[in-house]
Amino acid sequence: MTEQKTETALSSDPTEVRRQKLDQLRKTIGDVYPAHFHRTLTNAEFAEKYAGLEPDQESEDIVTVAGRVYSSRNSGMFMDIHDASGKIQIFSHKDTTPEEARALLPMIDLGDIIGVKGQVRRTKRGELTINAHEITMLTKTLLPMPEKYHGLADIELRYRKRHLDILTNEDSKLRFQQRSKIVSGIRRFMEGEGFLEVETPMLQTIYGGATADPFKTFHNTLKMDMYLRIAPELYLKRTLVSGLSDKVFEINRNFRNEGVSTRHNPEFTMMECYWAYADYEDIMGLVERLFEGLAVSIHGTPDVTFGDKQISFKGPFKRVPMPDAVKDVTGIDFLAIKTDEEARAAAKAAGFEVEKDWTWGECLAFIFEEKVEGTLIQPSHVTHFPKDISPFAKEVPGEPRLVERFETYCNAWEVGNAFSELNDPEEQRRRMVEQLEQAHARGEKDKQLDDEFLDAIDQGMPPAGGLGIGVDRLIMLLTNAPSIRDVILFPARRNKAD
RNA sequence: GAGAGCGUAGCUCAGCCGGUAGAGCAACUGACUUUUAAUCAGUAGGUCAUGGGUUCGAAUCCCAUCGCUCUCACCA
Repeated sequence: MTEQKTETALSSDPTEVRRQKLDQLRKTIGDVYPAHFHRTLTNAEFAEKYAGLEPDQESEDIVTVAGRVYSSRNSGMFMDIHDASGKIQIFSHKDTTPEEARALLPMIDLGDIIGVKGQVRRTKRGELTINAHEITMLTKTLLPMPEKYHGLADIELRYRKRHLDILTNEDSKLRFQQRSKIVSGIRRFMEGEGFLEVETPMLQTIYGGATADPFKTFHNTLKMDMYLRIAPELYLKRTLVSGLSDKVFEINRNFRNEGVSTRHNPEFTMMECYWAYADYEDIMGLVERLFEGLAVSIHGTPDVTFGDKQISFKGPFKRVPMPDAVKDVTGIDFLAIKTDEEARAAAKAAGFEVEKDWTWGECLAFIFEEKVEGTLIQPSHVTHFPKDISPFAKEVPGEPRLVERFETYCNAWEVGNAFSELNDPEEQRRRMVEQLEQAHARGEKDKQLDDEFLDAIDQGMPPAGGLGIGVDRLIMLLTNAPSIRDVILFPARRNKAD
């Protein structure tokens, strides 16, 4: 005997057998990917509409639904089909389903997308079900579904083949639905506060507004280097100068050519806003209203579980000046230290390794990051940052080494950064030139002074509070996601040939 | 960039003090037919990430490469 297959025998290779079934279907029913099919309700609408149907009861109603086949029992007599909203059980029995429809059953594989028209009932066991009268093949699949019980567990495949992850992992699906809800919630909140959404360049000729390595590209027709933005800050401030609105915001991607980690993706979503005639304390209130409102909208309460921690987004958040926080933890009173040299000596005496050229402010910020940041689990505003590391913030009156800046920390992560925005044109120019010199000293030779921005500030920017929110991290906190890759649909990966 | 760990069937995982590859799900053939991770019997499916090395013999030990994960560094 040869190993040749007979006419009817199908291959046991899962993808090959699907191709064979597809060929057979093309011969018997024609169009396997029909363009027109309309359901009368979604699976969730179906479940809601017939929630009152008692077990072992039938409805007179005939409905049309559609979905992907997730489960098949008793040789296809029972099938579960899922659409994005939920699942429905389909029943095909010789007493209720015409021969023509049942003939399709052997051709249906797990993962195929079908449409079903039939009568509504609830089974004796309480499962809402449709007695199929017509079954329509809407999409024949060529690849098998991942294992039905465990779903797709391989972390690499979950990121590379996100469609399979969401198709089989309910928690992943929910998380991305929540992401969408959070982003639109931010937008609604900001609009409700009177902010106008604007869009500023992501492709920039001069990058600025933050300290980070950019992605560099080239515009062929203009014949010039361009950069993907590391921050929208300078353009949003130019918008504020314009008087288009006293309150502007933008939700969009920033790109930073730096390390990748569970909290860093090279492209990430930032919400940045500027509020004229407000200051950084007004912004603190804005952050608190935003965070608390989002937590409540997702969880129904400001109290959120993250891993083994309980986090309360109930405002107002704890507020602590950075020098006080450092003093509390290490005993070092930076406000009493006068010079950079003394600051380095004090840090060294406390066991910190400091660089020779560090300033007072750099020492303070370093010790804060080493000793305090990790303790900030509950949402907290850390205020009074050193001026040397804050080129866009106004001085604290009477304390020229500190600025009106705060960062909001939660679960030891920076999730927000805000200032009373510097609008003194001469001071702004001085600080940006200083930053530029430092950048060049570090070998960052692409960094340029943004004269168009400075020119706009010369025109007069109203006093304003500004804020940046790391949207992905906020979503992680609100959806209990341990990695930023769990909240970004298609996180950055190395290329890999399949 | 550094360190640690992982990579076995389409999917979820065993096997790893060296002796030539296993289960469940999915698939196929059939049985059964009001099931709920349906059940029962049978069949097929693997260059054990890739390339070298040690050995009579390597999924297993060693080296390199690729990919991933975690930690650290970088990231105001």
